[in-house]
Amino acid sequence: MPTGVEAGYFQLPNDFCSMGEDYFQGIEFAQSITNLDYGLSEGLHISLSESPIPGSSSDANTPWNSDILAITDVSDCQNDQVNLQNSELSDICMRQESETSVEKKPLKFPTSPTTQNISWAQNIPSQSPQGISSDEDGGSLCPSDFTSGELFCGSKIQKNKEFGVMCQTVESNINDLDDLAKISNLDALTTQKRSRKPTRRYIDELSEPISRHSKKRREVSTSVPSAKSAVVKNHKKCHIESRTGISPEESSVIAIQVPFGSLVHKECQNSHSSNMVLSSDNENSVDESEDIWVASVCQKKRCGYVFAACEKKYDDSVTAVNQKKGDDCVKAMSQKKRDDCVTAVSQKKRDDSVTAANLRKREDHISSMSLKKWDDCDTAVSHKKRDNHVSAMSQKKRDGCDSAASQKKREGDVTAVRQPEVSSRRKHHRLWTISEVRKLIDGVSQYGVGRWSCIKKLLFSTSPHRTSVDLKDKWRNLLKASGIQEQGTKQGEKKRNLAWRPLPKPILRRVCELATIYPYPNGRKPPKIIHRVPPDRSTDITLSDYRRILRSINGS
DNA sequence: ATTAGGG
DNA sequence: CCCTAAT
Repeated sequence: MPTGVEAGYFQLPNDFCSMGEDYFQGIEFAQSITNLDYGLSEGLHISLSESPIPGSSSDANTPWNSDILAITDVSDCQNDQVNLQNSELSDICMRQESETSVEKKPLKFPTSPTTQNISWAQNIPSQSPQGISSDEDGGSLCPSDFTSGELFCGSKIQKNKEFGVMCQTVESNINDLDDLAKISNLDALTTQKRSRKPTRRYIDELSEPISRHSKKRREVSTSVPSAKSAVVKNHKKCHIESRTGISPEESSVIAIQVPFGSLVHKECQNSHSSNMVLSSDNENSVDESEDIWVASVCQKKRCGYVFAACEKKYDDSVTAVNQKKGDDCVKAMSQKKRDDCVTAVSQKKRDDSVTAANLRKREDHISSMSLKKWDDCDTAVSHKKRDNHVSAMSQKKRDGCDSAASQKKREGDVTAVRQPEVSSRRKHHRLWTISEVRKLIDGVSQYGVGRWSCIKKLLFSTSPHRTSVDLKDKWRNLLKASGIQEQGTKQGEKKRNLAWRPLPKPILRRVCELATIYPYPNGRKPPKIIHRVPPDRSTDITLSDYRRILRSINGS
């Protein structure tokens, strides 16, 4: 039975997460949920075949499932992970409610579905306490304990154990429908730690670090951009996104630029070895050491959190971690990491870093990786100033290492140290959003190229972080991206740009148009080339000089 | 202070 | 984005 149960149990999350985006849309989504229900139901049914309750075939599911469909508002959840999760939650809660109502009528209520629902619902980590409470049925069925469910820290072992317990409970009490609600409540207490969310990926990361490590790495770098991977993300991220008003379009662009997880890793890794030294004298540490220190801190912290969460049960610790890390760090971090890493990645070789990273401490990295993953997916919203913290080091290195987490950490842990830090020269890397690009284009079309300060004043007055130089740089990059400029080189570069810059075609087109109208000023190159004079004195020069002299002599 | 350009 | 030279 345990085996069967386990299979059934894990089947759900996996399937769910492997579903295509189309599942998140409207009826299809709902139906998919229903299908999932069936799937799980079947699995449970098999494993619980000995259950005293006769049962309940899948057709019994249909009624309340459709009710759920009607109740759950999927329309505003499309493409929104958070909402999606919320809808799931509400879905779950609704189901429980309906169950409750049904339970009142002692008729043969589908056993399997009930069991499944309970287990599933309890396995679903609460995304938002408010949502739960709102959907709660008298507070009995959707315990606020949901909130303590952790997305990523679910450990397989724990789950299995708890699941077993739950099954037992359900089985023994399944006959008493009145008690069912209570049971579910109690079960919630014992099983609340279980999270439904952990996809295979996360489970793998946590439970099978070594074997999957290398593969994982790849996955991180490649899959992050996809919406699917974001499914597991917590709602906070989404909140952030919505808060900033980033359109789907923009966010998609952002997401596309995310692939870099491995790099961060590597960076942290490199620095990891020397973190001890740094901690001792980071005060006067050089830039490099500073950076290293940051990285080490980041790594330590994150790993610590993750492991703690996993080992200690999610209850308080996890919740705390979630809120703390999630709220502050994820926001701040994700941005940082992403931004930095994107830059770094673009400049470095991902493959190398991946390999290097793989060869080193796996456990630590894996855990941090999982964190990274969500972070990566996060949108750029919170803008932490890293200026003060970063010191001069090779930019690349810094980019990779200076993750937001570390920064956060630093603030908390090393206040004293942090202060003294001097100017970091690189300001926080903020991805350009589509809207910003549009504004820039508008500005250029309006005022022409080169009047960056003007454009900045008139169109970017609300974004203090975009300087006129930034506008100029961005315009240059846009030109490159549009393929108008830099004909001189190399398709390789061009290709890379295309790969990394999925800018909407209309925008690129506009850039092209504007580029033709306002040719970007570049009149200084010739001088430079001319400037190149052969300093080398060879016989040629001597010869020419000689001839000239001869000529002059002849002429005279 | 701005701009242009190289990195 | 950073840095610097040229205006």
